[in-house]
Amino acid sequence: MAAGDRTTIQDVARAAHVHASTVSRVLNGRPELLLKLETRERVVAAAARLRYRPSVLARSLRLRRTLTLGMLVPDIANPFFPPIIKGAEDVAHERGYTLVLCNTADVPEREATYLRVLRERQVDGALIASTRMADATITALRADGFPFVLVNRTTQGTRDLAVTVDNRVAAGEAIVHLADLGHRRIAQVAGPHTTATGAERLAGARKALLSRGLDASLVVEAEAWSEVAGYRAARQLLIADAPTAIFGANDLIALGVLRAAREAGLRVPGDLSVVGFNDIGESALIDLTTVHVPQEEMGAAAARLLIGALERDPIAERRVVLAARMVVRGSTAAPRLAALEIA
Amino acid sequence: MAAGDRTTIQDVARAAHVHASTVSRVLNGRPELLLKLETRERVVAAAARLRYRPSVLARSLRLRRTLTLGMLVPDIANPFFPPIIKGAEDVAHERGYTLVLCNTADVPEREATYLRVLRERQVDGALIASTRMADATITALRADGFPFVLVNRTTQGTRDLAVTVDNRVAAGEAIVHLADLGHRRIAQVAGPHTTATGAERLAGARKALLSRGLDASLVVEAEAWSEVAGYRAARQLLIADAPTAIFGANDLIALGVLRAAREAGLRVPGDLSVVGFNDIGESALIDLTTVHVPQEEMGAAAARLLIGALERDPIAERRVVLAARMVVRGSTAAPRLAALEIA
DNA sequence: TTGTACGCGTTATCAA
DNA sequence: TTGATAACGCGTACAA
Repeated sequence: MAAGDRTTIQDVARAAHVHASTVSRVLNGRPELLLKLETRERVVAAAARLRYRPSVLARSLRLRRTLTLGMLVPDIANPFFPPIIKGAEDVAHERGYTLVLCNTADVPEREATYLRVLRERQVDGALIASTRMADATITALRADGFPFVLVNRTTQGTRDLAVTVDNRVAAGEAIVHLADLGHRRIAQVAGPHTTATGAERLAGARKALLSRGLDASLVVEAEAWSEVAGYRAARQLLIADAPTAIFGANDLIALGVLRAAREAGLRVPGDLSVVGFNDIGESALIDLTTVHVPQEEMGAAAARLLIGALERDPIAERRVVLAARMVVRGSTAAPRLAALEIA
Repeated sequence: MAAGDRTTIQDVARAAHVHASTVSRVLNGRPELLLKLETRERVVAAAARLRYRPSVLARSLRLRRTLTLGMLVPDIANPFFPPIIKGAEDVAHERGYTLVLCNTADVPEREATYLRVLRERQVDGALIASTRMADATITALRADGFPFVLVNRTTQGTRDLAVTVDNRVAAGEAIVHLADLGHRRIAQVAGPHTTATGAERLAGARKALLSRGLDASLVVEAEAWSEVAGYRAARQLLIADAPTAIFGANDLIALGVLRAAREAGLRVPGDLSVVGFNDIGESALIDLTTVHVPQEEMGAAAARLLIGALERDPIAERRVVLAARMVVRGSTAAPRLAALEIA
């Protein structure tokens, strides 16, 4: 059945002694489509007997829609994304859609290639979870009228569909948590400033620091949202005059911070408190305090938003902002007195 | 461009003052297809100007192949799979294929649905990483001549294409490692016996235990390949007469063992040594000794095998067995004397 | 060297 | 209530 010997609608038509169009009507038409019961039964029986499977290809060609969604992520192996994909996949499957997975590796060229592939394949729309994708690329999509939903990122001054959390508020809460513990020297390992998410978390944290009368200038920017980048950045922070607490702009970065701290002989949370962002699976394992982001829900909401836009005419909402709440674990605690005195 | 206003090959033909078939030849034909250079240029220019994107749909319908692969995994959120998917996706992308992701949630019904969907979509083949999928289902695929490659699992007595590691040997090495440390009471939390992988690891471990003259009957089977299942099983093991070492059939199970040990007040590796299998990302973080399985390579190899089978006539190899090697970390160490004495 | 004609498998529309 | 026809967009054998 994989090769040329497909059973087509013609075969069924022949077997049921009707015309192909009748078969199509029986199989897809509204139930109240005025068909003689006997004909209907004959067709259904023939289809079952021949194990007829309609060709989605031919149907899509005719219907001008593929019931297929593209899902662009920068890196499937990054633990932040699988739950998002899962949520999206669940909803898509439930609504009869299929997901084409695109791992962009955060390489602009590859993003472009994939966008082209997706459109050649005439996917009905795309879920874009690439933080890095240039606004220009997205602008082009928008201009072409290609339906898409942004996941965990936004674009400046547009009405693009998007599902996010309130990064500013959540980052602020992370800072407040540390400040409440008594920390005075709180540093940040920020995400790449080229990403909307990075900028937002930085801004939120900064605002919270200032409102507490704390120094908001202890910032090193990680060059990527990765453990390695977090590690490198943290090393710059953990030299002389080290902070007593560090807010990592995401959990991977925080993991890098923890590694740097370990290498520097610092005890967490004894000498240093660390907070992350996202609450990926690893965080619970290593007892990292972080901001919980409902990843699966995020993916599901994005898929719902996209499918809704594809199937309904009036779009219900343009932006979904999910709640993010702090999860306090062992990586944060009151700083030691000695550390405080330094400050 | 998302909606009806697609540029078709006809548009290009008109613009270049040639027939559509000529456009097709220029764009896809072998270079040595005898075409006047000037015509060729005119067509290429027109195509570029109109931003022509061939319809993969129409092409697939005509060519009877979609350059699409199905990828079935039981759970994307299980950290074992993302690297596999990534490896597969990389190779697929490189060779012009697209990956359709299917999360079966280990539900037989959903597997069946997906298999149907994949065939209606006429994917050229599938990568099957569902451990649980019944051999019967697979037999049906084989009977239909549908191309597929098994990933990290095999089927009994068939010549199905598969990429695996040698579970027996690797599980044996894990046991030997523990025995060499001096452990005498080594228990197993085995994977579900309904899975080939589970059976193989159990057999390999058992053999190694016996060859060392050790008791091979300390086995509890986890009802799934999950942390929770590992935790539940371990609780049965950690009562009276507890073992000094436990081999978990995969890392998630081992994670569950660790949690159970923590709850039981046991120190790892002081009171209990633990070994896992797979070396998922989490393992390094929590210092788990385990058997490294090259997941990304596994996915890549599977994709290569499948694409090879699809594109070449003679199949190069039917089974690829990747090397798995032990990674010794902090979760194993010589047992305390007291523990040995009990045994 | 290029054009003609046809078919891939569906479904919508019109006619009967 | 059902059949015939056309069209979705493309590739290719054959003709010119």
